Amino acid sequence: MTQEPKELFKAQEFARLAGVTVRALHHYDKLGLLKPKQRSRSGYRLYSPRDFGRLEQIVVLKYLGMPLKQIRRLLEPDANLSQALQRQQAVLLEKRRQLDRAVAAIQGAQYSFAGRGEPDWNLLKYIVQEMEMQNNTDWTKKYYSAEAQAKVETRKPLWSPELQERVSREWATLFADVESALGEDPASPKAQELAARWKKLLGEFTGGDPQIQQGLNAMYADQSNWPPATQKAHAIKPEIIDFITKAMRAAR
Amino acid sequence: MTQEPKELFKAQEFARLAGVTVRALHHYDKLGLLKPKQRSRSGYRLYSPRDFGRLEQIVVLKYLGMPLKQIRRLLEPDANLSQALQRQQAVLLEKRRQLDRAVAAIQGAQYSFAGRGEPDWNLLKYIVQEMEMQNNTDWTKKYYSAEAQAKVETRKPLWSPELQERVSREWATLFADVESALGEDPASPKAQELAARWKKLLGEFTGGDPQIQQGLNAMYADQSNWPPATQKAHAIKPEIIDFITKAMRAAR
DNA sequence: GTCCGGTCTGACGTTACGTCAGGGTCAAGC
DNA sequence: GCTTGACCCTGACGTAACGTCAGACCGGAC
Repeated sequence: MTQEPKELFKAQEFARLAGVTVRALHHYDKLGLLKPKQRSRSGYRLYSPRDFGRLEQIVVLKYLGMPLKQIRRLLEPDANLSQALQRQQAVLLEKRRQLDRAVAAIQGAQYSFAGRGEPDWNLLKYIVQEMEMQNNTDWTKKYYSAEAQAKVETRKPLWSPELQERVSREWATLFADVESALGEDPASPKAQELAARWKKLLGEFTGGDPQIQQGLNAMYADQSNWPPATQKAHAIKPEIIDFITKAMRAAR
Repeated sequence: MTQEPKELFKAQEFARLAGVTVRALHHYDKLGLLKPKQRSRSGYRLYSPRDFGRLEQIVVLKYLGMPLKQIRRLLEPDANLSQALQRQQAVLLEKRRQLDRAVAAIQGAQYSFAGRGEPDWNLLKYIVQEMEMQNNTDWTKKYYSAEAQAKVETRKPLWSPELQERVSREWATLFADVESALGEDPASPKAQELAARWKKLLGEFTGGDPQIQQGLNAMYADQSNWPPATQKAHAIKPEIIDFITKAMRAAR
């Protein structure tokens, strides 16, 4: 008899030890990611402590959000873990940026009003479009130097609760101010000042200076195209966004 | 003739207008999420401006990370948008917390050494396990008051580049210090001080005070169970973690 | 012998489409 | 009238990481 390892575990026990499910073990087995050391005569999976070490690695890498395919490659003897971790981190950071944008959009729409009543569909749509544009305008990142990139990364403020409340209040007052200035000339200094405040505030949660999409005001102005659910959730008048858009265009 | 809307769009044009793919339109159609106003005799989908409004909503809600099923419910006339947004935000924030933990784990393992050489598997595993435990120990959140929760939320520091560098340096010196103290009694004041530093540093990126898992040192100590890939990526000696674990246990 | 808990192997369900495959449609040019 | 190229249609399979049955076998206890 060759010297057998001290212990072998059946599926359930083994799974509990590592904090995964039996089904996951089946899955990893089928993928060739983790095959049990042996099978019993009746076909039961029997895992060794060495298998446990491998499973632990899988669990850790999975925690870092890596896909199983990549994990399999990383568990090969000649894999470059350091590089993989670095890349994975970049992936995670990008995902987080996207999450931040979504969170900020909701924040903006939800708490922009002092009353904290209904979120505003128009504003939500507007913010999301701004962010998508900013996203697409990220050729800056691709074409500018690494240093510029680093600066961009650093500048990101990441909504603190304090910032959030402050911005929330500022939105509320800004809306009120714009509403009372609706009759003004969009090119007037007063309108320009409002537009500047708007732009600045938008920058607070888009994380960069926003580019204003030109053709949207028509969409916002014509409510007839809105499906019913949208029409209910309206606290901000389209005129407000319309006015601001015009004012910004006037500033060229 | 009844008054027809001014325009009808075929799939591609319509898709381009809204920034989605034709295939997505097919998908939404099949799901009943967005059915074109009409079909041509030959079966072509013909979308109206009103459909465009609906599609815009879909795109916005999708940007916020909502699943299509929920979006469909939200587009019904009696939906509660505000509530849905609030819930969605909670979902996003939770996801972001998870991302943060993963990022921090990589940071910790990757940059813990001054040399920035290889990441350390042991430390990585350790950190991840800490975080999982902290995750499971989140009954605090469930059972404590909302105010306590808010404080927890607020406290989160969110790795700034500066913090990251500082922590990175502190890890490096801490490892060196522990290594030179390996012969000491884990209960000695010196060891205790090291353990305290360790605990504090761990807290920096786990975002809370860590709970030390008792049964791990055996695992860390016995390298024979580690699969080959792991053994390469080792800069930190298991003795270091072993020592710290003992010191912390000695502190009871 | 039987019962209960554990294990096995398929196989379908999930999410939001991407990607063919096979086959009509439409307007333009010859 | 015919071809051509751009577009449209409807399946149907693939993706990631398992969850969730379903049907059948195994192993120890009573």
